[in-house]
Amino acid sequence: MKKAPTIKEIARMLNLSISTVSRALHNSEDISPATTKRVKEVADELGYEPNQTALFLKSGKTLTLGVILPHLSEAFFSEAISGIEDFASEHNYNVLMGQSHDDTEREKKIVEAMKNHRVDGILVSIAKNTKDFTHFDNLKKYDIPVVFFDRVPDRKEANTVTCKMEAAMQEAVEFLVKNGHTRIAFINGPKDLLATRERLRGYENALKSLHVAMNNQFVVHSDLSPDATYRAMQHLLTLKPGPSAVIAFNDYVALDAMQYARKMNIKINKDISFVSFANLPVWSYMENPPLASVEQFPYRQGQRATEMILDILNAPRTAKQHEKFNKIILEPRLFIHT
Amino acid sequence: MKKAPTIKEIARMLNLSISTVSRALHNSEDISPATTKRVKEVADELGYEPNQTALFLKSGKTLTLGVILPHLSEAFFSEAISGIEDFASEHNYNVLMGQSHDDTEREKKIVEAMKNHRVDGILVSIAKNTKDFTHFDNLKKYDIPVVFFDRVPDRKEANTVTCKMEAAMQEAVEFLVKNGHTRIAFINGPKDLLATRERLRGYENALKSLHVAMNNQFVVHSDLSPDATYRAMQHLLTLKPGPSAVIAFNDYVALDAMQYARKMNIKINKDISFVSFANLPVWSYMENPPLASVEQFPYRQGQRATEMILDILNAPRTAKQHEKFNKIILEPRLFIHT
DNA sequence: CTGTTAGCGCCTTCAT
DNA sequence: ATGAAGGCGCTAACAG
Repeated sequence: MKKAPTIKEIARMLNLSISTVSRALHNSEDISPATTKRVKEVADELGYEPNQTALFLKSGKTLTLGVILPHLSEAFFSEAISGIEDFASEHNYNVLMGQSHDDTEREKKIVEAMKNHRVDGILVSIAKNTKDFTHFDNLKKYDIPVVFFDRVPDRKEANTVTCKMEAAMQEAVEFLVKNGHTRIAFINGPKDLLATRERLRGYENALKSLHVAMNNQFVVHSDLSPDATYRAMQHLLTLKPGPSAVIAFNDYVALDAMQYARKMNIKINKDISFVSFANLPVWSYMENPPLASVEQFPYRQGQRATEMILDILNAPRTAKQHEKFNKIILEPRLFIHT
Repeated sequence: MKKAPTIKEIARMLNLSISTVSRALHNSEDISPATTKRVKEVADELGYEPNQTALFLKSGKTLTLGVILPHLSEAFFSEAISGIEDFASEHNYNVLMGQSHDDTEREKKIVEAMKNHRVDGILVSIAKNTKDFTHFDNLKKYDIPVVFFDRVPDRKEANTVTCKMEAAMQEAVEFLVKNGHTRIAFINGPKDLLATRERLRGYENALKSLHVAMNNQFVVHSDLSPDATYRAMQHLLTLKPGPSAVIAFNDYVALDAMQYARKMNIKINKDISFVSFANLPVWSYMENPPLASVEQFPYRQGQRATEMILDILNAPRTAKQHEKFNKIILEPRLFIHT
């Protein structure tokens, strides 16, 4: 009762050889229907299931994907996981989870653990301070492909799934300008992130193309912590004239910024309008959500990233050796909250 | 380059036997420091890492826990995962994720997949319609323990981690009564869930002990979908006199109920006060959160459940055979939003 | 100190 | 139509 049944036991019980049992279970042509039937009956009775770990060892494949994210409990990422898990399980892959807590050292440890576990591939959104990618590069030795999504390294040698953030930022700025805003502040994210640079570029380009003067004072940074966002907001509020609109790096920054503004008795979307990135599902429940959010489709990003890595895994070896890097760039969408 | 290095290669390169290499890597006493050093150097050079799948096969343990949840993207569950992952990784366990989408059939498939994967143990919050537990009971044959948390089966033969919901409900009702409410409605959850029955019992007991008359019309149900919650709320609003307070089964039900109320021009916490269960992190950002929420500490529940399963795994076999069932009941806390 | 061997569960030639 | 044997990577007796 206490030990999982094996083909060996089945073989012994029926006085057959292990290989006969194995073949019978695989419906091999050259086993008599009679024995096949007997074998299957006993297998059912014992509740036999093949031991994957044995198959893993033999095949060198684990049918498992590793997923490394900064925080599993953040809505954006948990949506992404959901997409990953759905797509993976449809294709009979399992999903191993790890959270880096935005700490590069933990990220390295997780990569190590997943390497030892011999996952077939790894999906990752990098920690916000990760600048060195050797822990990912080392996976090549183990023939474990990596696909980055959302938070991706800023370099060509990487498989990535991202949203076209520059364009989205342009849309966001245009939206605000069309609504009469010219003093548009921007609380950007940690300077290391590619996403931060992209958004800034989009912000600058949009203002330029719309002939709106850019004020460097209006661009501030947050490391995404509430405190940093409060400080950023505080700074913006000292300016005169202050901004009439604020674009936030993401929804959490927007939440913190709006909260701070409320404390300062500023009327959300009256005194200062807000636009954010990511589009949390809770916005629909809030009385005063941002005017608009750039929807980044985390579920789809997760799906596409999974699709990409399965493609890589199923591609013929030659393709892998060529080290071509795949890039998928999704079109985000400005979602106007009504 | 394309294949992970093995001790075999290292052995060949140094003209040593496989076992010598193995022992050297494990700092065995009886290997000369010299050889140990040589072996480790080569291992480092090759970037050798032991193949866990081989160890799994040998030891029969995978150092992997399976986690099955209704929805990975729901805040409550993603918090729980976070707690699980943190605790598990501290103890060198990996976490395999699966989401049932609240569908018993998918739940069964995931159990099957995890069984084949030979996870060492499984943590589950069951799908809302799951009434039959044979797919979990079958795991006994494979000696895979199961710990249920939050959404647990209503029977003695199960390891569970839960919150003492009856008591929490009493606190919630008392809170409302102290604030002058006597017409307290309750939007309860799906009737199959143990949590639903527990909350109802707490509700009834509280009213009784506080000598507040109970009105059966005030108790309605939602299957947790927005539509069902709207209908429940709609029904409550037809009553005269209507409720002055509403207790919602969980935060999502509260969100939907409050949204519906707002649409009907009801002032939240003025015309009707709300109290909910779970305490989503977003409440702190909302202008009109419920007056209070019963905090269920999902992160801690996840942690405790993980702790419990690791205890079971590390317990001597005899203890397992006795089939004692562990129960942890956490004390929830009524969190008053200020 | 180091090598040889068997075996974890399964699949897969190669024999019979 | 079935059996025997080898091997996936590693550990752990058992020999020297």
